[in-house]
Amino acid sequence: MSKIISSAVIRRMPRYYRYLADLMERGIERISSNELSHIMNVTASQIRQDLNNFGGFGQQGYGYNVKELHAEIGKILGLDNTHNVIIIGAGNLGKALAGYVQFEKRGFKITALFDNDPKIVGKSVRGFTVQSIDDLRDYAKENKVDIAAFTMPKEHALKMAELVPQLGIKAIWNFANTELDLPRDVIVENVHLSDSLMQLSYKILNGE
Amino acid sequence: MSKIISSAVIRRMPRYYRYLADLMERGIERISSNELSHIMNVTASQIRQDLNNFGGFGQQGYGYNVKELHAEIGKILGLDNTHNVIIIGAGNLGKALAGYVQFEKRGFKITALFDNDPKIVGKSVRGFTVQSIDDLRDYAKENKVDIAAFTMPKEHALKMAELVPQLGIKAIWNFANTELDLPRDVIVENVHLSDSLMQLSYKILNGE
DNA sequence: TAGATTGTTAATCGATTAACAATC
DNA sequence: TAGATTGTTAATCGATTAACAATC
Repeated sequence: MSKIISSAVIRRMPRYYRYLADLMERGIERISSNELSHIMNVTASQIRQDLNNFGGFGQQGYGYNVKELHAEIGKILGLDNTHNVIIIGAGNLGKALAGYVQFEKRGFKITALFDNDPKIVGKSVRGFTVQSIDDLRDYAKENKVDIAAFTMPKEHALKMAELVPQLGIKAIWNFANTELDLPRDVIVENVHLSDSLMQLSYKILNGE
Repeated sequence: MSKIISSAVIRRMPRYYRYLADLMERGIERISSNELSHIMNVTASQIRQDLNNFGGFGQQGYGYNVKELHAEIGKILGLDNTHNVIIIGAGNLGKALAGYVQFEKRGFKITALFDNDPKIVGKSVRGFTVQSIDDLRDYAKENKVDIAAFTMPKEHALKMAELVPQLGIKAIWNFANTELDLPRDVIVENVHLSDSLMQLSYKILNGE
């Protein structure tokens, strides 16, 4: 029913959310698309077009209420829902994710960490006892898991991409340096750090 | 002189690079844009257009030599240069970056870690002794630094965004959850993990 | 040579920007 | 009310896809 929103628009929404949170912190109550466009270095037209994909959040002659718009974008992004997140791979990256207080604030709740290394299993990370990957199947039966973060090496990621969907987990946040072959109803968001680094390298070579 | 390549194209280059590396590993010597398009789930036309921004790397009737094309893309991305990388913020994320062997393979050499926490300074991470942020100025005078990875919290990142350019460091790989206000000749590549997580949340809510 | 596949031009599609009537 | 600023339509710009002549 609802019209499909282009991914270009979706990619910009978290950025709006971030700037609006910043304005809130600074005690700013209202902002026009024109003012915001200067701060964010985009066109006012794009801001209005983007927002009007989801509804008319502004008011003629006034602009947008910062707090209200922030809340609306939060809703659009689904941040009013709670997401239970498990982390598969309790190395430094897994530990780093487990430690982000910010995530919890936005409804992403880390509920368990898993690893396949016997030297790591049983250790405590941020109050969590790292569980064996062999116990994942049972864990998933007894607990609601919304998102699995893949913070393990490529080879294990490929294996886990087979197992995890079978356990009813429908979303993967993938940090492994490979693309995953997944059933169509499983949602994946990739964070390819080495891609990012290569893009930086290109920019250095060619000057932005 | 050289025509400006759109960022959409640049974003795709590391992905090509990744797939070509994979094909090489599997011992595949040649590939047509059509075959590659099936593997990568893009159009053959786009592949040819993208590559021809940089030159004609293929051969009519034959396709592309995998190894050759891989090397060419590496050159385009500047991976044949060595980049000295320092990490500012030796928390879990900083440690995780310091530990990626892959980066070194592509010419990104971690050369030092810095932190402002006296409890962390002096500790050893992957063979590096974590240095005090107070020593960064001297370090930068005596050593070539191509990239500074920002793996510290937002507030420190804002402060460092002032200092780092003064030290002659021209590129920042930013993981802090904020945008940095930098001189125009300083190049920045942002990795906003929380943006990525919000996009995943949106996809979960709206089904891809 | 005949077949395959590129490099490149032309056509289409989608995203961004501009403009302005509606309205607070 | 007059001024400001949105929501939305129309115009432009750029990116993607299609088509095909060139050529290995």
